[in-house]
Amino acid sequence: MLKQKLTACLQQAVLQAQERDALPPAALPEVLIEHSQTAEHGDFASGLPLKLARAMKMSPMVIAERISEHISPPAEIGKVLIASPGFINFILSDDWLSRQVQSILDAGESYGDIDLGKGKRVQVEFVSVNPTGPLHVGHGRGAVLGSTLANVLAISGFSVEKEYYVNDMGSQIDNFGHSLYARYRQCLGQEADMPPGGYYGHYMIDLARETVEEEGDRFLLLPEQEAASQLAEIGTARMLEGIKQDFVLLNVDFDIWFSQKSLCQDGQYSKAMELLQSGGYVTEKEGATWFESSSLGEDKDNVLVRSDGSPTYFAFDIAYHYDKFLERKFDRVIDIWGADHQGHVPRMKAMLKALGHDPEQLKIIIHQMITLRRGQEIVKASKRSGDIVTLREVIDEVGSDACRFFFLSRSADSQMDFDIELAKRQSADNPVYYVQYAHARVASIIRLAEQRAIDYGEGDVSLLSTEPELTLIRRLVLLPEIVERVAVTLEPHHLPYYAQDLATVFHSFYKQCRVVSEDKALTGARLKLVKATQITLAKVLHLMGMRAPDRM
RNA sequence: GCGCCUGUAGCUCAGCUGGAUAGAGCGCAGCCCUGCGGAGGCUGAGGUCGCGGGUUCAAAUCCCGCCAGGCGUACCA
Repeated sequence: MLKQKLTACLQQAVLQAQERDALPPAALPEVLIEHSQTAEHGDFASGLPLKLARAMKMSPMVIAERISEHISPPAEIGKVLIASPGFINFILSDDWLSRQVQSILDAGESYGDIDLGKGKRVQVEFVSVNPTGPLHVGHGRGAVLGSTLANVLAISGFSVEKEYYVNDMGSQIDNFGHSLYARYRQCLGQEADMPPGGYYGHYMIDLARETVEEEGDRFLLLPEQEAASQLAEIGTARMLEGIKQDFVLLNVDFDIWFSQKSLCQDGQYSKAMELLQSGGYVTEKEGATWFESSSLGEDKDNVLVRSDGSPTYFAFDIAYHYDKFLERKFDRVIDIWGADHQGHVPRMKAMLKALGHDPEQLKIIIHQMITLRRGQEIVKASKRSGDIVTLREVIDEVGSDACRFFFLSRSADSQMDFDIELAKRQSADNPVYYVQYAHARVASIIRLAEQRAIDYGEGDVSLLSTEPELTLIRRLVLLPEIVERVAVTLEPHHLPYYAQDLATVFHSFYKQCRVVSEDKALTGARLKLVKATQITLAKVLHLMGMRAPDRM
């Protein structure tokens, strides 16, 4: 990429200046190139002379001057300037910029694709909520993060698989089954107590009623344990169905729905446990079986098998990750969790070491919680309490695109306030419409050109030379860099910011530059620019899992 | 108590490996419709970057301490 070229170019210039005694000998610090903050500082900047000043015992401005005298910039650069107190600024050449428009058109939908992953296999596992209730907004955040990340990694040269881990067994499923059984009996007019810590959400009552409608009262004839077990199966299937519908609405899809039960049936559980055993990481104490994670740097050990003989969730998680790394052999695994699971990270890393894998291959992204509000009133979003705001409700109210854009707009690290009232009220002014509107405008210009049968295939991009045109191109050429940044940092929140910035620059261009005009040559050139804008805008929107509408 | 995350404009948030006058959206005060979509453009007001030290030519950014908020700290998942 260009930044690397400039780094090399600066290093070369310093060495050459030193050979010719224009600069004293001194070790070269890391050469950093960054985007200039304002247009007057050019496109790229380096503060290298400031870093060299001390070692060279010269003023940064003089150093900057000497370096610039010995510099031979790459073809993309039109001008090299020095600025006080000691910066070297690079300005892209107009000619190179305008030619990029043609490159974007030639690349078409593949514009922005980069070759970072070299075909490495990466798995993104996200949401993976127990199928014991509907998804709430927090889960939506994970879903949007995960699917967007997967989109970006896929165009960055990785082979990506998206997975949802279904907890279809264990104590919470039992609890769910007994809760449903109680509601089921109540629905049939019987007295029944909810189990302690049961699922009190109103949806359970609905679920019980539906079950009665579809299955009748046949579960009353079974022993409670058996009835609860069967109801759990029916109920979780139903919940999972609802979750899948939410994902359809939110434009999220998974390649694999991985069943926890299958870890027992297919042997991964026993294989993983044997592996830990043979590694000497397993001990018995207090009647339970423990994973000695403290020997791997964690501050405490963790239970694998309870004293009643049942394996913990953690034991299954080990088996699951055993499967990911040792059976399916992913090069890299990304798990996306809500902040309430953040305490599990150390033991996951410890477990990976015990399985003989580099913990670095597992990246766990923790996203902070969403505080729900209706105006001033805080709404507690807990699946086990009665009062929940479901993801479905929010999608219905503000729409999938706005929902996705909003969730993506904050870095995963920061907790966010979601005011449902505000989201509804502002929906017409939501930034998502601003970006989509830019795309619709672009589309309408192209429609007009088609109606007038204007063929701009031979448009001469070198005619693009005014400030609004070049500013727009400068934004367009940023896309690959944004993609790379998201793929490397795994922080998709840069996408909506870029999209908004691009839309702003386009709207401004649109205001200042008439595209379809009497001037045929200029019309051809500008139509190419508009088309390139459409390609870029559509690409970012699609990466975010949003629509790129031609009309609104 | 300990661990993770956060504290930047009235509100919601960006700020890339430390860099040149700290940015955006919303809100607020104005201005702009003889042409391609006004769901738009332009201008302005608004900031002790939680507080206090330190490192550096240079700190919102790195280090230490403190304050405030969220989450976690299960033989739940």
